[in-house]
Amino acid sequence: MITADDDGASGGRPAALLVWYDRHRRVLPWRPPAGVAADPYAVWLSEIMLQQTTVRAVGPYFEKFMARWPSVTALGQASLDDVLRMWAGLGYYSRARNLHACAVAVATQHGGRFPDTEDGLRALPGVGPYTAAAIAAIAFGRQTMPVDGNIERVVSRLYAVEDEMPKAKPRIQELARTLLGPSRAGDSAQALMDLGATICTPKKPACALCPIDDDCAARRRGDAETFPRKAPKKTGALRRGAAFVVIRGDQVLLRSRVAKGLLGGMTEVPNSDWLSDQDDAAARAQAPAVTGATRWHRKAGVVSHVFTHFPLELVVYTAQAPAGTHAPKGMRWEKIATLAGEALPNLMRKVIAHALD
DNA sequence: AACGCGTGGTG
DNA sequence: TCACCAAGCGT
Repeated sequence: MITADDDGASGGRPAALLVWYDRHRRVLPWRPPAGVAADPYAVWLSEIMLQQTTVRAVGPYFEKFMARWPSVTALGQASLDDVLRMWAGLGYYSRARNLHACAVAVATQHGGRFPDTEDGLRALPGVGPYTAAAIAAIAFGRQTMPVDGNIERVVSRLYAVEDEMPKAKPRIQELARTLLGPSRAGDSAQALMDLGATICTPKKPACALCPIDDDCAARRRGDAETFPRKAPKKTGALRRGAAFVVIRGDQVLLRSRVAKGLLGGMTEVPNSDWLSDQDDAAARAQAPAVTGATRWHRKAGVVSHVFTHFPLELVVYTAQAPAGTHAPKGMRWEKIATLAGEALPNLMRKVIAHALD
């Protein structure tokens, strides 16, 4: 058996990273104790959830999913709606749709076992170059180095890569691979990720605590924080719209969004288009026709929300509908008391909370 | 090859 | 405050 100490005796940055990792590795819900084999299902589930999402946000979702669906086969037997309900609030909902599709594929086409090669994993829905390499290395010990945002940052600093992202990606991938030791590929990758998350942070990196600071070109230059080089990104224009909350006794009127695109497949209250140049009258004119509902009342204030590519402000209207009022075509009544379990994105939770306030 | 795609934390 | 960003992927 090769241990970190053995690697350390041979010297080099890969070994130094593993020595550091064995002492400082984070304890995470999806990470087994040191030396214990990882469960491919747990690795895959966590990697999908962690895409562009913080460890803190993922924690409770990972625990919920593992408790309800302990295996990929169990998850593959769940309905997409149930998966979306459990995913609600975590964002990037195409991940949930692909997660379900992937579980079905693994259960039905691979006998409930994940492919153990990078290429095999890469073919699964929602599994791209990073995730395929991460699962291959962490769950199956394959000699490959996944490159995520953390590792991009660590490597771009270590070598002071001047090229701007994403042009620098191939070079960084190449350099990252040199940090793989002769064994423990998964730990090598996780060491770099932990280093990026705790020491080599985007702002104010703690270089004094870094196990490889002597090797770091950016550290020597004193401008580690300026890596990786990136072009400034443009912020989207504010969009405006209206949301309509119809109350019938202890229920509220809901509908489902189309399966693809923004908040695809998720549940919402009826609402208008969201346009950058739309006045209140135009938005209000898109209220649903609910037979028997009394007049709309505009709630004071607005609900503000920020998506990746644009900020949004919604005006909220409420109306009361008499008992027995029929839901318009494609809509349904749901009890307010059980909304917590619905596939409502946080934007819609804000809207409903504002309406009931 | 850019762009669309959520949400919450941070300096 | 607000721009940035977090274990990216699909198109």
